[in-house]
Amino acid sequence: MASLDFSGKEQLYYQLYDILFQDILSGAYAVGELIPSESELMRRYGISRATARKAMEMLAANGLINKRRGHGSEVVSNHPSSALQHVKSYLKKNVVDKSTSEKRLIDATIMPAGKEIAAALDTDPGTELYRLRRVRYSGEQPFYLEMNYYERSFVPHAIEHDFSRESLRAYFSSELDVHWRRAVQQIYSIAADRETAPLLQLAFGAPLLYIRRISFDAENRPRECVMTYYRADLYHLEIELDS
Amino acid sequence: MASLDFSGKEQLYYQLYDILFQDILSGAYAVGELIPSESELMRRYGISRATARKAMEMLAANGLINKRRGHGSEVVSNHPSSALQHVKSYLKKNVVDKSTSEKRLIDATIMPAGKEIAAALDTDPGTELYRLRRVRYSGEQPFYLEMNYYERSFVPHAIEHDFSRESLRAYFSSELDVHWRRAVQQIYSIAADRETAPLLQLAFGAPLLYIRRISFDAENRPRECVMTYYRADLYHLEIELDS
DNA sequence: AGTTATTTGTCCGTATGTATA
DNA sequence: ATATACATACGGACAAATAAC
Repeated sequence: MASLDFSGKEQLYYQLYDILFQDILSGAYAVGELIPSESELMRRYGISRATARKAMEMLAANGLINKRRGHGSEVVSNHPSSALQHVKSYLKKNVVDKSTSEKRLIDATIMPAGKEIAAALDTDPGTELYRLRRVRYSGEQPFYLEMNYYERSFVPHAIEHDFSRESLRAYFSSELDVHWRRAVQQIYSIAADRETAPLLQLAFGAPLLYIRRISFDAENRPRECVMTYYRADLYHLEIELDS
Repeated sequence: MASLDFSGKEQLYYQLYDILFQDILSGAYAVGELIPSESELMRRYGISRATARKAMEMLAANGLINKRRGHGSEVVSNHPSSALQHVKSYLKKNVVDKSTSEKRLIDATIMPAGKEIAAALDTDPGTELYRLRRVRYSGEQPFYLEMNYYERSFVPHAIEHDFSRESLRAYFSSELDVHWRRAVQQIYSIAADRETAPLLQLAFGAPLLYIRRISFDAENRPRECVMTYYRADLYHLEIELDS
């Protein structure tokens, strides 16, 4: 078995990454199998945990393995992805703003699904939903209103979290291990209604950029519906298209 | 200044990542500036170096900062691209419409470039432009207003064509041999102004979906600027994001 | 040109928590 | 319950690149 060169010419984690990389491409570790654990690699190559981890994190970042806590690291691909993605879509502020911003919780409730959300989440009207309403502020200036909808059964312990302080992203990736596969966004221009206008400190009828996003998990099931109302004087959407 | 929650509910590195992420998006750290060093973050938040590093590595992985040994970590972007990269975008009608539609020419003029269009087409204010204004109708019902701008020198014989009947696309590909390489679209929600509203048979202040598209030719020079004002009650934009 | 302080890069050891089998 | 495996977080040490003096 190959051993590492400790002379310092090449980083240890990179040497190990390269060994594992080649072993996966050559089929020494087949797709579906587990590669050696971190502690096994420590013993085998005489390195520290951090070094073994870094090599494995690089493999995961390149999409070759899937790390699972308590289980191991499974080979999921034997051809590294090299595709360059040029197409981007992002929200842009119309004005520069130097102050820091924060999300404030309006409410977090359990409620029955209406017709629209039921259709979006591919469930039945009346199904219990978890709804989060938050407003992003910069100081006392409201920026946008965001409403997140999930099936209650999908986010069992969500009600116990304080998502005004905690990140939803972290909750999904760490606690629920959800990975989004695709999403559909619908972008509308609307006028602020009597309920939304005061929340954003706008006059009734002021223009809003309304974006509805439905996100699908790895099994292609709709899991999240987010409706965001952006103050049109502060935000626009930008899309870059490459041919 | 915000401090971290050490209760263990949310990972420290993620809390720090989120703080820095928001500070970059809000412009508290502007593009070109350096974010605080690892040791500064350790002091400021009372965390270890590994934790500060992990947060910064996430920012770098998302393309927001550029780390340079011996120098610091420079903000290079304030608009993170969505984790989902492949984008397909469609303009969709909100209502089904069975009747036939047609584009009617409002006017075709030569005019000097204003500041905005000059910047979009990377030319100087006052440059002679060819402007086409058309409205798509279905019967007597107007759907959207479209304004096309080109440098006059780029479309020498355009003024002799009747683009209410002839296709612009055909003119560019057959007569001018232009091939579009990429385009940037900006999507805004606006209220109809006093000039646009009557053209679309709307009340002043009615919401419009305003899309500005700048198209670049094979040499990556901006050649076309199209501004389209869609009646918000009739159109929305749909975007699919794939991983 | 050389020294020094700063900043990030690499690597080690250790401890504890959490998910899985 | 127990053992295994990965996740998070702490501490320390030295190296290499950069910039300022």
